Amino acid sequence: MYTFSEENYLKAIFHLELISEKGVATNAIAEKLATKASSVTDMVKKLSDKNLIEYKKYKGVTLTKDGKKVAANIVRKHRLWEVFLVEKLDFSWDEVHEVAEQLEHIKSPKLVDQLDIFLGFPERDPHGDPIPDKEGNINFIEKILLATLQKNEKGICIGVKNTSPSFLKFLDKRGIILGEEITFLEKEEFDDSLLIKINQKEISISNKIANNIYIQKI
Amino acid sequence: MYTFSEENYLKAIFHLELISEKGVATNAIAEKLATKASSVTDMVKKLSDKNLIEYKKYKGVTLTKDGKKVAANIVRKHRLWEVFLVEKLDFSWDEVHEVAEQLEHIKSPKLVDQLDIFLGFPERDPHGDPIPDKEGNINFIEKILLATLQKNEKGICIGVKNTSPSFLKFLDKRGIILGEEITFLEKEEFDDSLLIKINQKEISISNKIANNIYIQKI
DNA sequence: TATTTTTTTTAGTTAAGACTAAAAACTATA
DNA sequence: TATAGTTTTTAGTCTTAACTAAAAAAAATA
Repeated sequence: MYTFSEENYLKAIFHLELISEKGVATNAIAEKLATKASSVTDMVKKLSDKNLIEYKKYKGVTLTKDGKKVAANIVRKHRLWEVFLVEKLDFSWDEVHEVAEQLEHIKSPKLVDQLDIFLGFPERDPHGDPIPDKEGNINFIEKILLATLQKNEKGICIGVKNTSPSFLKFLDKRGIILGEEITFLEKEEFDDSLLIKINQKEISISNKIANNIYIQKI
Repeated sequence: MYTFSEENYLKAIFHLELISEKGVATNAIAEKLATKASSVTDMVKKLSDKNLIEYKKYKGVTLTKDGKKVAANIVRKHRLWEVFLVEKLDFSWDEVHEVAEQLEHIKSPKLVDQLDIFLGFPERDPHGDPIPDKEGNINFIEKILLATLQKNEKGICIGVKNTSPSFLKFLDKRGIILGEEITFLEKEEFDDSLLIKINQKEISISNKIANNIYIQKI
């Protein structure tokens, strides 16, 4: 079994690997975990000794098969707990992350399996992110930013890029909900804001907002 | 907020205070937490500095009002999670303790409140132990050992003294379930074993078993 | 009461995981 | 390619929470 800290490092590397093709840089990990590069170097050696990551000095790190499995399992737990909090305990989607950060470290395979059953095998968390299966496989689906839609194209709102509580609260207020169909109607040239239709209503959103909402084209 | 370790000490002292009228001894805490007396002395100083316990050298410790509140809240979380595991995730009562030991340290007042609501404000955990309320008050009820019942007396099975998985599994196997009515029929003088009636069936249990089952007389 | 035994505390280590400051290695630019 | 700038690593500290061994205090017994 792994420590709280080891698990957080593995998870951070897991997320960073998805966006950086080559090895994950020490500094990138440090920034993600709000720690210092020197601390990262220490931990990275430790994880390498345990064959959870591939590490060559100055070359960044990549997860091994084992490391990937451990990390995916933590992400799986995190997202399942988020679903639980929203669906069963009436949390809103901007409140769940912090608590899930703690719950993801609970060690009990049976707990995860039973939670999965209890929740009805959800495929996505409340922010639209896919939940890895027991083997750590993730079912990625093609997603694009709302801002890149062309006039009169439609899509389903399937996730958010920025997951900060303030942004999520803002979306709630504007009625932008996961799973809803969005139609791109008009772009205002002056400020690049967008006119969209969602849930029968036409609303205007800024370009910045549109660059933080993921859409699956339909 | 308190560390994992601090919380475990407070919880241990809380439980020990219930059975020892005077201050809780260093050695008793050490035994409960499977650690050494010297480690306990260290931590006890720390908790005393934080005004969670009253500590005078060589005199044992007692929880302060604050310490009691923190400890009761951990016990509350532990027992609520046990109910959750049994009622919602199909755990058996001998499997829940280990997982609840982890879950009790999750920090989120909202989580506890919502869990309590979700579970329908349970008053007891799966072993029959009372769940403290938000303020840390515990609703103790008079309980006696099954072994102390007199011939033809009846009682409700409300808890167990020994909570080891093997004992709990044994009870399951013999059909001894919390909340069932038990009638004491006969005592076998030869080995002090008891003949009891539970759920329409007459079964014989050893004196040792009868000394580990709590009854509420009716 | 004096002595022995038990309990508790003190003093000094250890390991994990963080830190700072300085050195070393890579990368980019003149 | 030499140099400047950035990134990463090393070396040495710190804190938390454990440990062992020895000293001190309290309790038990002769």
